[in-house]
Amino acid sequence: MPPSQATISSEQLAQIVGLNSAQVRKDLSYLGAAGVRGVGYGVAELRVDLREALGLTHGYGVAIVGAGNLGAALTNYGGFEAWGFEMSAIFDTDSEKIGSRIGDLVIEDLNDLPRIVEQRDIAIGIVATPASGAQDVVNRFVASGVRSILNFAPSIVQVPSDVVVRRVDLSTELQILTYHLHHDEATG
Amino acid sequence: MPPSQATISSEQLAQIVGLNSAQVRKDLSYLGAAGVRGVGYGVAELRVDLREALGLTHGYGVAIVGAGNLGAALTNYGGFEAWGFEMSAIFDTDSEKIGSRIGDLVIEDLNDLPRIVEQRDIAIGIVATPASGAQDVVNRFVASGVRSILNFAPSIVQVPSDVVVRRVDLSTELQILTYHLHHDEATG
DNA sequence: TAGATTGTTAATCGATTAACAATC
DNA sequence: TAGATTGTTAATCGATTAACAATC
Repeated sequence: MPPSQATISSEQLAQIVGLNSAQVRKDLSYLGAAGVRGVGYGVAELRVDLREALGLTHGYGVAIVGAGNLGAALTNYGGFEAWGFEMSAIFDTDSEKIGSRIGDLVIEDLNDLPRIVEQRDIAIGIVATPASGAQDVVNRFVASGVRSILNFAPSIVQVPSDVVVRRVDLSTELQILTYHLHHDEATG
Repeated sequence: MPPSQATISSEQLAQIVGLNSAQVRKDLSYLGAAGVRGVGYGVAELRVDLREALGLTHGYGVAIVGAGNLGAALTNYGGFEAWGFEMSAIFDTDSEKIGSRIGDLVIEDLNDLPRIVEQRDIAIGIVATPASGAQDVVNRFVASGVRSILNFAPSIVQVPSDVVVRRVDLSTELQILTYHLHHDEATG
């Protein structure tokens, strides 16, 4: 007896992700995933539809500026490829570093950013410099045509309205944790 | 003429943070900040009240496990002190690393975690190891009494219900950026 | 056909905003 | 006192959930 196609219901999905089943159906419906009434969602199709919706099939090129500890950590992080990203370049301004390797990448001169962004079709820029250099790096990314930027530097940067910047703020993450410390102290 | 005490209105605050003035007043009222009708909020008081509410006066001790690039980046990050945190220890299991320095800290043996957590009153643990080691590190933190954990490893960890874990997921950050890439492509 | 589960509409809930009496 | 702005209530808005006809 051949295995029947594996399916999963909105109720089961809701259990797994901790949501209401109506919410699951609404969201899946919104992104065009096709369920079957009385049966559920085909796991294989769902997987394809979700990967498509999340853009995991795209293979966006990513460039990092700043070849310090953080830049090295991001380059060696691995795991990005599974989500459809390709670490394509890392830049620095320090002539001592330029030319040496981090993982598979050779550290390149920040002045070569525009050319390399174009040649390697880089869509996402990561700022891994100290705060003092962040705005300059962002300006260079923007001038090179990069419109999606992830900023690890602890500073707010200005960009045109068609450019998206996300900031990973480590101090904020710690502060959110301390909310719970407060709260637990008060009640415990 | 002595300067009058500096004040700021909820409308001005709303402009700065990009919210509605009613929202600002409600939030400030909730956390007990005292405004003056017809005048506004005293800047000095507000600063004190906010620092208090955010717990910036606490000086929580922070320990990092994992003395790789990421651990080093976090240790050297600076900036944490301004928000009331103190980087108190960094641990690793690699005997080659133990005893050497990163910034002001000496890398210590992970086996000494329980003693050092107690002695230095560490409230927050940071996991900066590969995914494979994350659960073990979290278990050690929990066993040592740490109840607030920030996890940089790309893995989900299990903890008792009285322990709070926040995960900084770099792949997710990149994926959120790609949403805009999709969207812009579709409309532009 | 009977049972199950989707897709979607209507009802509910909560969060944001407008409005205004209190009052400096 | 007149003008300004808070603190809070009521109105609005949007998001979540319940309910159910459609249908496999």
